[in-house]
This record gives sequence, structure tokens and C-alpha cells, in this order.
Amino acid sequence: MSNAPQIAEVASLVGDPARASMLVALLGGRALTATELAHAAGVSPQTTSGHLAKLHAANLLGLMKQGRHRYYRLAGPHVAQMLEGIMNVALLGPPRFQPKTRLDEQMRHARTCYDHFAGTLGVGLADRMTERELLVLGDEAGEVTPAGLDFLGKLGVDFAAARARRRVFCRPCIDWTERRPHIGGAVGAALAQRCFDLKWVERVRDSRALRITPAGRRALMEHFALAI
Amino acid sequence: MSNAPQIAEVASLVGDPARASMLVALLGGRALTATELAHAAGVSPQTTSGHLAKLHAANLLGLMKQGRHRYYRLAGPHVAQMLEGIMNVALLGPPRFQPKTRLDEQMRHARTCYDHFAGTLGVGLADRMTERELLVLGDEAGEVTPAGLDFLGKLGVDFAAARARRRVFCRPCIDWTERRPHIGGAVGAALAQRCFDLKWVERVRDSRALRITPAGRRALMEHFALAI
DNA sequence: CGAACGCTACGGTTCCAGCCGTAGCATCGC
DNA sequence: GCGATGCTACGGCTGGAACCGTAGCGTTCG
Repeated sequence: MSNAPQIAEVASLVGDPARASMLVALLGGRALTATELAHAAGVSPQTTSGHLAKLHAANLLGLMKQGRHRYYRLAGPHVAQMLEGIMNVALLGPPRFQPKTRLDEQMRHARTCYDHFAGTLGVGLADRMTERELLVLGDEAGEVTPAGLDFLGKLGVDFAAARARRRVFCRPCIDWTERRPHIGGAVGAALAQRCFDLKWVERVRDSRALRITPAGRRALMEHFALAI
Repeated sequence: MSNAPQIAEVASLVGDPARASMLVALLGGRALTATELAHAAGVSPQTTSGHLAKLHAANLLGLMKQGRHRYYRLAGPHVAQMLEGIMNVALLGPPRFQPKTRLDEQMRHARTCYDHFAGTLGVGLADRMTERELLVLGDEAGEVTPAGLDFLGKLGVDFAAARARRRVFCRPCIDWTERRPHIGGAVGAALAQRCFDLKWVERVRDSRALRITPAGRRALMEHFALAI
């Protein structure tokens, strides 16, 4: 009568710690090989192979074969959004102990969240833009103001897709570490892409973490009054 | 290092068919007793009790004791939003056979989605309001226009909470049956509440389904040009 | 007060899914 | 061509969880 079985099927796929680790790793936005995902999940390649096959069969992952490698990525924004929703519930659940590691510090500072920025960098950008009324972020939605559109346009951010509609909405995404919203959706993705193109921000190898370049540090201060 | 274990824990809670059925039943928005949920899930009361204890311990459900009954409800909008995200992924997954039952027809027509309307009614309202530019719905966000604010205000919809911010955003929610967005978020909740208050729409006993009253039928035609 | 009802605690059974070892197939480098 | 690498298929093991029956506690009603 209902779609509960299908919900359970998808949820149980995410419900295995190994698979959840893989999905979280892929939430970094990059396509990863089966071996990399095996390392991320802490299980053998054989086990990983089975997990990835299931996730792929359920359309949670996309697959790109390249030589002897198989690159997996999230099937789309809807999967990222689902994971985000689950993370949000996990965050509001019973409080937990979380041993802080060194790597955490880097992640806390700046990382990707599928296709946009998170961490101190992500919420910092959102805060500064909100202060200057370039952006309005509510609990359930957000919008770029005309001034914000102008501002981002001058930075060279490409709104071709987002501008198709008259308004440029954006989706607030609750930051896992900061517990406050940052800029998600098409706007967040376009802004992040521009920062990559301008070499303000670089990906850290084998991680979701990001490194802000010296040029990026200056530029963020200049354009966003954001001291990182 | 990461929060993957917590994600997996939450997801595995939803990943059991019995628990998923209970959560979907609670997505109707009402608080239900353990026995009602047992019936919804198709398992014994003993088993149900264990499931509900787990869901409650993980802060996915709220509990209200009333005499010898225990009323459970979703812990909050974040849980509903998570379920919505999972449903969305399940929808875009591999196509499935779905035997249509009689009850489905009623549900397809009009039902609640936590705190707002879904089904033909839900998407119909969204469509008509969009046509008249009372509402703008994008892929990831939406907003009530000034004309829409005026329109809904005259209907007596209470925006006290939503109006706190200058703008009234709303969250598009992908309809499970129609596969198109309907009005969610605070705006959807306020509109639904007003329709209940005006007795345009009634809940159907023991179901998420809704019945549109004769007065409601007339009013929807009059105010929204919506023929149901 | 006794019976019925709503719900939970505990014990035992069953079954499934994750895991790895071994083996096998494609691809790359020398 | 040969070995190394990346990945997958199969088989057997094992741990965990869902499930129900029985039993027990609190509440309601006659």
C-alpha cells in the first residue's frame, strides 16, 4: 500500500557502517576508485566490491570505467541531499563523544560538501554575505538579492543554469561541524567552482578537506572581509 | 574521524521495513499509539515496542504518555525532511512494480505530508498559485510573492512565525505520487492548518488520507480555481 | 475488586547480511 | 609475454537483529 519497503531498502543501504563511510567519502564531490573507497571504509576490496555493486544497482552511485579503474561518484544532488538530511538528524540525536583527531581540524576549517563549501570557510562566506545583504538565508530556503547577484556576477560566478528562472534561490545546508547553515544548492556550487577556477582554494589529496591558497586568503579578505 | 557511524546508525534505524512503515505512518502528522503503529507495520505489539524504544532513544520520535496509551510522533520537521529525502532517492532509483490498491486512490488524491498537503490536492494548489504568480517554486527553494502574501493573508492564513523574517520562503517537497513539487515548509503548514480550521478538508480516520468537504470543494474552486 | 486492555521485559529461535579467503578476469607496465 | 595491479565472483563462517511466545506491570472500566 505504501512505499515503506522502498524507503527501508534505500535506508538500509546507507545503514551499513562500511557503505556509510563510502558515501560520506564520496560526499567530498570527487569520483573515487573502489580501492580508495575500501580504504575509506576500512574493509577489504572484496567486501567493498559487493557494497559498491549494491549501491550502484540501487542508483545511489554513478560509475565510470576508466582502464582498470572504476570510478564511483554519487548519482546526483538528490543523494547528497538525502545524506545531508540523515546527518542532520544524527546531529540532533543523542549527544555523542567524538574523539578529535588532527585531521578533523583541517576538515573543520574548510571542506567540500558535495559541490559546495562547508566548514569555517563555508559558514564564514554565508555570514559575510548575509551581513551585507547580498544573501538572505532562512530556515528552509534562501535567495540571492539583486545586490548579491551583481556582486557574484562581478566575481565571475556563472549563473547560467540558476538564472534560468527569474529568481536565484539557494538551499541552506546545515554544517556538520559548525551547526549553522552554509550556502548550498546551485548558488553554492557555482561559487565554489569559481573559487576553484580562480585558484583561491585547492583540494587536499585523498580528503574532503580544502586548502586556501595565499592568493585566496587575500582575495577572501578583500572581497568578503573574511579572515581565514 | 568522520560521522559515518552515526549516519549509519540513523539510517539503519530507518532501514528496517517495520520501522520504516511506522515512520511513514507517522509522516501523516498525527501522533499514534504503539498498537496503531503495530498494525501499520504488520508486526506484533511486542516487536513494535522494541522498535519504538529504539527510535525514541535515537531521538527520532517524541513520546507523550496518556493514561495507558503511549502516543508517538515524529521528533520534528528534520525527521520528516530526512524521510522525504530518502523517499526522493527511492523514487529515482530503479523502477519498481507497485500494485495499486483501492486505498492508494484515496491517498493519491489528497493526504498529509507531515504538516502540509500532498497528492493531487497538494500539487494542484502549488500549480494554481504558481500560475497566478502568488508563489515561485524553484528546484531547491521557493518564495511567496507580495501578491501571494496578500492573497493568503485574506484567506486568514497565519504567518506569525514565517513572517518573522522579512521574506517568506517555502520549501518545495517532491510529491511521492505526482512526482512534482508541492508546497512544504512553514508556508505549507500554515496553509494546511487554515484549511483544517475552515473545515475545507478533513482527516480520514486511521489514514494519512484526506477528505475534501463540499464546502472545501466550492472554496477551492472559488479561491484557487482548483477543480478537485 | 476483578477482568480486560495497552504496553513492555525477557528468552529462544531463525535467518540474513557482512566479512574475508581463494580464485579468476581484465588492464597496465616493463 | 610476464608479473603486478584493480576489481569481481563464489563459498563458508559468524555475529547480530528481527520476530514471537510467555510473563509481568500499570491503567481503565464495570
